[in-house]
Amino acid sequence: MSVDPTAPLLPRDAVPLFAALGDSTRLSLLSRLQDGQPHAIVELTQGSGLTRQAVTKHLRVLERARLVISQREGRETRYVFDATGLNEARSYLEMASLQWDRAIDRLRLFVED
Amino acid sequence: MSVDPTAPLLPRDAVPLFAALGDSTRLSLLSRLQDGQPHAIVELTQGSGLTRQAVTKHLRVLERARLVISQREGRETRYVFDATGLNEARSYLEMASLQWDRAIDRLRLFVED
DNA sequence: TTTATATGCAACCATAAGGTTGCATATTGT
DNA sequence: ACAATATGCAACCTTATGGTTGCATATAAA
Repeated sequence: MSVDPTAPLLPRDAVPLFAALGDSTRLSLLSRLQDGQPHAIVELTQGSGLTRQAVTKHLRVLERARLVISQREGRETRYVFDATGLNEARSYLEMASLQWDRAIDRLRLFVED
Repeated sequence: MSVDPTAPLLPRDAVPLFAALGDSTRLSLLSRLQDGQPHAIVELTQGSGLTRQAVTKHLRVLERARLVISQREGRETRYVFDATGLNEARSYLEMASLQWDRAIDRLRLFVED
């Protein structure tokens, strides 16, 4: 009953992933987490122009999309970048791109008759 | 005043792109357009379980994200897949992935002292 | 043991998003 | 000319979504 890590991402799972990426606040949170270091919520709130609770909500959206991981450390919750979601999104788009290339090839063959 | 086609996608432009991909209806519309053929709105409405107007709105979102192109042909509007948006999204994620790899390398070096 | 920090939870708000219905209009088919 | 198609536009509805404030609670610092 485990999940095949090499299985292609279903459109159904891609939706929340792309939706998570489709927000400027979350995109900038992700870029701040790209250093690979754990960041506490208060820290991520700094300079965001938002309240801590708003940032918390965004981080949870990112976590459900497997773009970040949260870990409680004492009184603070640290968030770390997680490449899982990023790789899933990448492979989904690569698949789409391949399909597109094949479609183009078929069209070309069809025209060349 | 023209746009450099090789310029990296700004996060600002990536947001509407990912947001466009973050909806199941639009994702399935895109897959139907992957055959490279122009499809009229009525046709795309078939089997969507939605009204023509709803589908029209989705198609316009996709068009603003440069994922499809519309062309009026007589009394019907045909939509065709456009790889521009797809490639922009791909390159954005590839960039992010590269940055992540570099961050990991730095962390590894730091740890190995 | 106070006091200050860092969060979680819940209620609430305004606006954006996804959908629908109704009506007008330009093309195509009879 | 007349009927049938394929759309566009606009108004309206409902529900997410992005944000906020207020309050309770656990942990760290004085």
